[in-house]
Amino acid sequence: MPTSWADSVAAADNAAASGGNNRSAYVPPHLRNRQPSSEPPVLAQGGPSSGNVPSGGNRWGAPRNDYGRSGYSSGGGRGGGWNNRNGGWDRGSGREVNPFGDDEGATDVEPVEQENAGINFDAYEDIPVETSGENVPPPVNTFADIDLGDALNKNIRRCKYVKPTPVQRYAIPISLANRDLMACAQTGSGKTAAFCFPIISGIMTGQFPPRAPHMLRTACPLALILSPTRELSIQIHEEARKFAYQTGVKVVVAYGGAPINQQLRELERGVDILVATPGRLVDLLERARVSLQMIKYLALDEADRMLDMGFEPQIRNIVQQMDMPPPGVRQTMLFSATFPKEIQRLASDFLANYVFLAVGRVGSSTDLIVQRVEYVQETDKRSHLMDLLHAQRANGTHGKQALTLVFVETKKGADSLEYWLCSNGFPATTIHGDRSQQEREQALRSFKSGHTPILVATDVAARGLDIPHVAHVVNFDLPNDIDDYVHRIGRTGRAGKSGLATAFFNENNSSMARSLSELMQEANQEVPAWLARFAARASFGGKNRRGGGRFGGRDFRRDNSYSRGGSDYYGAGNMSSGYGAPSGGNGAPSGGYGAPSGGYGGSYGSGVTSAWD
DNA sequence: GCTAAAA
Repeated sequence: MPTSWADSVAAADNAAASGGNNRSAYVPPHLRNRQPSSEPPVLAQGGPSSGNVPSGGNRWGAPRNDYGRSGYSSGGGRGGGWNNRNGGWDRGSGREVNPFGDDEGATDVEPVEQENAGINFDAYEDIPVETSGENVPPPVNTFADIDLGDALNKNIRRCKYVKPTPVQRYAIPISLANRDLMACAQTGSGKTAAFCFPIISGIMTGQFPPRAPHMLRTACPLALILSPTRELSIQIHEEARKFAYQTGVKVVVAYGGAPINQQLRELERGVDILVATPGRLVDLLERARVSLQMIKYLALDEADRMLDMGFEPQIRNIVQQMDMPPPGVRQTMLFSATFPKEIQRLASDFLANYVFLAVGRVGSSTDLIVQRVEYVQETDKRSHLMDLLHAQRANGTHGKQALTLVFVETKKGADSLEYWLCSNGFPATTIHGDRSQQEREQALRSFKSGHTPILVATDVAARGLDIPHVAHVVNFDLPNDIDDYVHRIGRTGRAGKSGLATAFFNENNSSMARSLSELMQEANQEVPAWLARFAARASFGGKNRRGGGRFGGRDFRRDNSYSRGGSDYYGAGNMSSGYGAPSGGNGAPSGGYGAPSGGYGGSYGSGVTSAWD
């Protein structure tokens, strides 16, 4: 049984080797030759957790192995003797709309997009993976290696998922072991399923009190999934409904800009998993129509966005000021393609003894996306865009219309570009925060269907949205943050398919030159000579490319232990508190990142980011 | 300063 990080990697190696994919347990150079031998086995806290990923055989409804749970035994909320929450799980399933729209008495026969399911797994070979934390559960190679239960497995087959994507191979066992998780995985790699499967499975097999009677107007979900935009919440809800079909697990979505009454009615009918945007959730909490006291699972999608300046106070309010159980009692999972260190530091407030997971291609932005940068003066952008669109039209593809997503900086700019495109004969629509929710959803539908194959968008569409057939992402205005660039171009090249991203660059973007050219280099993209000159000239623009550069992110806890006595980037006092110190204080990487609760006292703060900027 | 998120 693995007792350290290094052992877990070894276990992963074996598992991978036996599965025929001997590159997936790639150990990056900076992690090789770490000797775990000086580490005492760290079993006191974690308990005999990681080795016991169930090997199938458990029937649905049979109690799952108690792997990894002992570490949380103090938590309560796990009281035995409750009725199974889903005791009457076939109640109402006759009325449940078939989200697949296929067989089995579907009342909703709208054909479903199957292209998503055709995941190109060849694109996922040879992917570097980094994990850290105590007793990291080993990855699995197939869905059959995990005991998710018959109902969930059936839905996985309905989704045409043949085998788990890399992030799913690693994240699902970690999550099934009831461990907190900070996961970094490239755009379009299947993160939603990675947190939904364990949540649904956990709710099905867990011993939870029955859903409150309909009379009670306060809904008490067991799981909360937060996301930064309404459309992303809608999308997560749609996916989660497929995964939860006929499992008895009820998924409800709540977001702003739409009438609240229908959402209230849905909540009254019972909810196990609530998918929400922060503003509407706060509203529901204030009205006492939702209580978080039963929350067992908390997932933040696009977690770095959720914890940046604009969102952080609201999230802190929801997670820390309401009635949600604390870290260690609930299970918390944070997912994103990007995870800046300063955000990791904030995020660790919400986590207990968590596993850090980074899964991604070298360079973190997938090299399935061909990235181009063109020097275009502000005044020439429109005609240049028109040239691109003309060329694309000339190359006309058969079958599905190729879609082009154009990102701009401002809402007004989006409107005016849309108007200009339309008046020049290009069928375009736009999505941004000044449009009504109806208009936003209509625009997205029209774009997805190919009816309006050009979508002009602000950053509202930058993250998470899974839009099949986006062939081209144009950064008409570059963002001011390289991470936003990564998310934007990630709207193409999804599910292992290729895509093209073109950026318009001029003097106004000089602060991005360095990070952009570094990112492109890491993704094996051709960097134009003029951009390299810009990058060399740029003084301190942009943000430092993350840590080792090989991953979309690195566990900031590692940096703490390795940063030359800990005084170069952070205050020395900060280093040894909370997460910083490995158990021996000798910089050994394995184990010992433990016991986060307390110990922080807000000791990080002002001075921390300055080293980067 | 921009974007997002409750009316």
